[in-house]
Amino acid sequence: MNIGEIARRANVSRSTVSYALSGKRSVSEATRRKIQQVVDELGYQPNASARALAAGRTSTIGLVFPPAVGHHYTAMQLDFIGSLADAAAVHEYDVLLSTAGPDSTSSLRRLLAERRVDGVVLMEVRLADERVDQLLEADFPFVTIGRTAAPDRTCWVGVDHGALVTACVDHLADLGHRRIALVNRPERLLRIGYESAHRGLEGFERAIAARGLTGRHYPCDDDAASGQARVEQILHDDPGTTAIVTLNEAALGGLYQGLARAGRSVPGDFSIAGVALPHWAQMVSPQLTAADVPAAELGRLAVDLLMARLADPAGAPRHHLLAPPVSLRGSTGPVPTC
Amino acid sequence: MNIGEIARRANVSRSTVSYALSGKRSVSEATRRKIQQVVDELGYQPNASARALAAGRTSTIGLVFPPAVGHHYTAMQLDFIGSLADAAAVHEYDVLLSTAGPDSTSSLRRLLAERRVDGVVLMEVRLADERVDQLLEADFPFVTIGRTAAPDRTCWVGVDHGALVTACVDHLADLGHRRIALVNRPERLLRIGYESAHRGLEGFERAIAARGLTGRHYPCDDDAASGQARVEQILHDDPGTTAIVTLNEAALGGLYQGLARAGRSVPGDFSIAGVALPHWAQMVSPQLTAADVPAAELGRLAVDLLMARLADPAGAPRHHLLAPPVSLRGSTGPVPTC
DNA sequence: TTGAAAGCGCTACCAA
DNA sequence: TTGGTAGCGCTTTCAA
Repeated sequence: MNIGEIARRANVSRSTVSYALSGKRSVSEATRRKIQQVVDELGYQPNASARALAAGRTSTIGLVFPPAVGHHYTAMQLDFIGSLADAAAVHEYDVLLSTAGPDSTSSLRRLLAERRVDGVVLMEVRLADERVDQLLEADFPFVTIGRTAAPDRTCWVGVDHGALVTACVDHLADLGHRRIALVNRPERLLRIGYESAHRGLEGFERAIAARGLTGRHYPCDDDAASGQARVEQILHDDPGTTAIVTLNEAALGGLYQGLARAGRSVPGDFSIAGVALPHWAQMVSPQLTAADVPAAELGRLAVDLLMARLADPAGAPRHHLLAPPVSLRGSTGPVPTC
Repeated sequence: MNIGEIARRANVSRSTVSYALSGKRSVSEATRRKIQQVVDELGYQPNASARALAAGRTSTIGLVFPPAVGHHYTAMQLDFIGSLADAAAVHEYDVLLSTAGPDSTSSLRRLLAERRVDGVVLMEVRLADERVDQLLEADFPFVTIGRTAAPDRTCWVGVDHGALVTACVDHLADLGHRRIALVNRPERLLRIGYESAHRGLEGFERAIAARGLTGRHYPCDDDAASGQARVEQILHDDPGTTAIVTLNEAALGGLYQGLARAGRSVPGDFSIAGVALPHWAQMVSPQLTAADVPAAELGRLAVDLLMARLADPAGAPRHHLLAPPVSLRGSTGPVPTC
């Protein structure tokens, strides 16, 4: 069934059917109703490929996220993906997944060259990101999740990891903690300029300096065993450490397990705070005091920005920087007095 | 740039370019090389919409997953989605997201009618699922994750939740536990015939009967607070309960917290086992003894089955039922002797 | 081994 | 207010 079939049954031309459905030209109420009736009867929906070819737009946005090489996806990413799909649906857009990592630019290149999507949302951005350069050069509409080193030139939505880590450190300092360790994302991600890891570290150093504290920085692989090993190392390097701030949700269980093994109870002897999905923060016992990452809101905002960009490709780049508050749960307490 | 441009620059016809690229007709080595050179030079990729329209296939598979119930997804779902995208890419297919739940069949109907995808992967299936009926009726190729009540009629890949729960109960029974509670997914999901919750419950009842144990069943909402409340209720209903088996990964943290609050230590006084992603099982302390859900393998197998279906739509439906072993971690131990 | 041309199903322009 | 029709960029049949 196609538009010709509808036109025949409604005794009108194909163009009239097209206009009746799109509303781009006024159609008399009588014919519009007649057409609608036939359409409903047959359950007709315009073929998406034909429509895309003729109209020059696909009504699809590409979601580019890195393949899970070695490391797993994070809970935050899934909530984000779900909310993105929902938000896109509101605008009658679909979402096409692409697992192009920052390394495999060829996959992104294909996505653009084949014109499968009208615009792109780029996850897991780096401070210097080839994919961003590629999109800018191709003059292709896109929004990044996170900021590159030159944030003014592009559209993005992001969480202010620097501010969040600062807030965590301040919270701990207020509780009397003086020697604090930051458990970051893996060394490898820092080396390649992973945005959240870098900005989190900056915020840590800023807060440590501002409050006159002693801070140590520990990259950590994304798994429980590494978290446990890092705790051992932290307590070995400075047994006087009384608190950890973490950006690494995958290692979180390991941190708790390492502390338990070292005989430190949380929050009596030792405090932990971090940045995590609320859902994730509630998995550990005691629940983690954390800045709650608003994954769903990020998805919605990303779609909003991309839609604005598609409507006005020449407009000034817009951004949203979110800094959710720290939710106090059970993992932080006053520094032990002994 | 389009195929005509390539043809002009290579001094051949458009059809020759098409055949040279697809390999569906032999092309002399000389012209093939000439064409390839021009293609490489310009970075030409055929327009996906035009190709889909002409060829009658989109090279895209639809991934239908429900909108976030209670605003979040499970970790298992994300790993699955990622692996699906990767597996599809191997076959040169892209993945289009659709958040059509079992309730909103109209969204699925649109996906099919618009012919945006060649086939569909359906997540979160119910024993009786309208979407399955709809796909069968439309004679549209699809694979479900999980089995309906009539599993022989369709293609599916699934985890044998019944066998996994049975294995957990057997493990606990071997450790001497006699009074065991099952913490299931939410009541609401059971009521609508959610497959994994039902099959898990069946396996539980089977194992309890076979081993002559006392078993109680507790549906539980997908959050920590509900998990904590369920533990209270379990210990209130039967203080002699010494072990829990759970299918509810979101409530897992709450189960631990409830036990701690009740003064039961794991695994000394009380054991927990369950079905979870390895990654997730390692978040709690002690780490959860659990049947490891092979999310990535499920994704790969789903794509394999769908590809087979697309190649031979009339072939007999194939299935894969996975029953991963229970990984012993720290959350189960012998029943307390006092 | 190659080319010409007829679609695929739509949109949107030009006429009426 | 409507109809006719020329594309959109590709695939594939038919002819050479």
